[in-house]
Amino acid sequence: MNNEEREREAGGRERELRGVEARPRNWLVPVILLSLREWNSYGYELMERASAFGFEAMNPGTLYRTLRQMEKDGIVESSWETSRGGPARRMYTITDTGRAYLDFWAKSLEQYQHTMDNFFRLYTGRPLQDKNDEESSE
Amino acid sequence: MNNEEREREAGGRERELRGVEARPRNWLVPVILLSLREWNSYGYELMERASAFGFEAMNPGTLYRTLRQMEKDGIVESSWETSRGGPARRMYTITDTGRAYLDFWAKSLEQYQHTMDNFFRLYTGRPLQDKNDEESSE
DNA sequence: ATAACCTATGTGCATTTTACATATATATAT
DNA sequence: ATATATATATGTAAAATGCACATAGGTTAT
Repeated sequence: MNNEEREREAGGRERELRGVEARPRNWLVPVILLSLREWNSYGYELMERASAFGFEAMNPGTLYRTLRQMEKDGIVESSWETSRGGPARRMYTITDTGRAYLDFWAKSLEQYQHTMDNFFRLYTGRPLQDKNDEESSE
Repeated sequence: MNNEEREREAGGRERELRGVEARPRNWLVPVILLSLREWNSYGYELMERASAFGFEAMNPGTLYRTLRQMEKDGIVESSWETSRGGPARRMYTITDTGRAYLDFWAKSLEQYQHTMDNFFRLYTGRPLQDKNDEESSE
């Protein structure tokens, strides 16, 4: 094996840079839970509310699929509402498990905010104590 | 209690609840860039540094593959270091594109922090935007 | 009436991201 | 020689995401 030759494998650079959007994983789930904790709602309405949390150009499929999965997970419940004009709506309610889940999420989010604070502290140039600097910049 | 019974009760959820960890997508990329901006480094060392940012039980494969992808994207460069004892290290350096990318990430992250602030404002019970409310008890 | 449109929910599929297991190679200690 | 620590990498599957498309009830204009 020749290690130095493998260095050439790194060609083909300058692709399009991938998504630089800072958005947490499963961010949609806590946003839906938070909305449902305020009042019961349905997909089409929740979609509009979610746009306030970074889902401005949300695809309906994503939301509806997420809602069905959340019901399977037991954090929301649903029932059809047909008592009014227009297409039937699947009305969602948050469960006790869902409230606990939301609380857990909030704690995790709080923790993560501290991690991001660390990131910014390093980014803006105020180092938290660490090992020796190779450039020895005084 | 009977866990199985409770799961049936919850509407037939077959799966565990999905990750409740608050962590943005591609979080590893800016963390690596930030580390490399301080000093050049290599995978094995970067893995240890990344643990301070929520990657405590990181799988090596994830990191190394991310690094190679980052090089393809042109935000880092690498070369083998064989001048010392032990296995060869692929030393990474941040590029100018990488610095710009990091700056862009930081801006996005800042924006995201505001979104999370909104989330917490709703979560803790205080209203989001002003819709002529004056019960803001501070 | 019917066509066009808005509301409302949903599936299919490909891509991207992530997780986990496994493989390879070099040096050092025993 | 074998075990261990260091160091990098691939193979595969699961999960998350994005985009396109499908279905259907009701309202409005023609």
